[in-house]
Amino acid sequence: MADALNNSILKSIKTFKTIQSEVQSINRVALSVDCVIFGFDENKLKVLFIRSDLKKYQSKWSLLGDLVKPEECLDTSAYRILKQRTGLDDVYMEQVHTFGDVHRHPAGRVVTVAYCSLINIQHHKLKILDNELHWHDADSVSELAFDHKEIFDTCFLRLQKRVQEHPLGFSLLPGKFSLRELQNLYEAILSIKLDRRNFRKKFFAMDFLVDLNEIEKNVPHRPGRLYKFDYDKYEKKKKKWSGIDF
Amino acid sequence: MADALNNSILKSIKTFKTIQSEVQSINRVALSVDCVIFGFDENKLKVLFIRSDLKKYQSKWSLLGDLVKPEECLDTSAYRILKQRTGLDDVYMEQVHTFGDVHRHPAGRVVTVAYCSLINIQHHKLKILDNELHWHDADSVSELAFDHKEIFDTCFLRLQKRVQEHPLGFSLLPGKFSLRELQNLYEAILSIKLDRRNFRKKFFAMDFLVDLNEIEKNVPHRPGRLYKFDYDKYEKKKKKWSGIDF
DNA sequence: AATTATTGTGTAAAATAAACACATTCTTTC
DNA sequence: GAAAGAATGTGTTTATTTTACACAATAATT
Repeated sequence: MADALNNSILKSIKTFKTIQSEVQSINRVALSVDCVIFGFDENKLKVLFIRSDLKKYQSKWSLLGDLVKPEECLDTSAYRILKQRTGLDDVYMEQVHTFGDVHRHPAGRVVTVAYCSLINIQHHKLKILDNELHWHDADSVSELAFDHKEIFDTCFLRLQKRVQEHPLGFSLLPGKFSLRELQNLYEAILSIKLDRRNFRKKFFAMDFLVDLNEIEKNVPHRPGRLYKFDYDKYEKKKKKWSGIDF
Repeated sequence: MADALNNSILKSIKTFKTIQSEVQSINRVALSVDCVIFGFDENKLKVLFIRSDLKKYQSKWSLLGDLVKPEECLDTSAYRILKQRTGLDDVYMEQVHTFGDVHRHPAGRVVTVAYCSLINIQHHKLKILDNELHWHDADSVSELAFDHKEIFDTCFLRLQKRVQEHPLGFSLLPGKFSLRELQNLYEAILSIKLDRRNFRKKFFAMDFLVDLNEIEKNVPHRPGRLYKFDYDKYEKKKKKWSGIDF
């Protein structure tokens, strides 16, 4: 037993030559990136899917993804996909998890790195030109192609956790927003009701909202004040908090 | 501008044939798994490295890793590496992050999936037979081969965060442990001093420690009581907490 | 001018976390 | 075997954070 173990250890120690030949010839896999792109519209959390381009899965929606190019970093690849599909680039994006089950994809062994990104649906640069693309309600995503439902679930959970630790939510809102909109956003992401007064208190205490001295327009009731998120202030504060950032 | 964008979108929609040929021929990369294996010994957090097998990096230590085999899932691959190197399998293991910078590895394009695992250094099955392997102090890791320092840092930060949210620490301890040992562990991982009374209170309140009605042996002072971690109780509790689990 | 809907604000209670001291028990030393 | 040393084991008080909760002010609509 100990010998067998010892043996396998010795076997697993490889020379540079062995490694190089393995890297160059065998043991290669296709690598892709899949993006779970969230948006927020009409007080609902939305997620962008595309009609699957594989016949067998044609009735199903799938995530936006592509194979990673030989001279492309993972993050670069994710930004490329986002840019191609939405026209946006300066957005929040985070690598979430890598999925590599042997038979997860019908076209062969494809390992995929999942990214979560948050975009502002009202952004003037946003262009969803492809009519195969569609915004779905994030709280009622049913079956997706391949293992994309699992990937989506993982990213959604990650978003729910992240948003409680860091002020990411602003990425989903326009530059100017009311506190009601901000609260609606959090309620939508977390599927909970929040106390309005405590919510306001909390965000004011964090002290990275800037009062724009403007008020909402075209609302059928008393308009609220508009704020913007102060990234600089937040960055400064972040340093003071725990160095542990994820 | 809009046309160019539109164009790139159209170009990026691929047929099944295109995808299949890409998956099968071009656009492939070598994929590896690297394990950051933590242990706890003499009140210090330890991490297991191996002397790099690449000449250029021979003076440096590196993580334990290997290429993912064609018929192997990522988790499977990580467990295989751990088993080969340590003889252990039933351990805590978590995928942390995937590193895919184009030039991160000298042997070519190698994308690596980093795993963090926690083992009990005193485990009777543990066998570090390879004298190229060495336990290093986790708080003083200097230069490593390739981008392994970055990978280690990422995993270490993840561990520090996780250990504050979930009772992982027990994986690093023997089955029976005293509260002092448990506290030493947390202090080592987080590099902080904790109040002994509040620490005890907290863990007792969580209510998944089982008093074994035994006491420490061979300690040069009054021996403490021994406890074990009750996994079943923890699993039950976990469900009651937020469904958001990472 | 009255009604309606939502904004904006403060305080009290409850829960959680932090600070803190002394008696007890076993080991070692004299 | 008596005294000294060193760490265990325990409760209370204070500070901080979170939760619960009500009413006046403002703009839009009728």
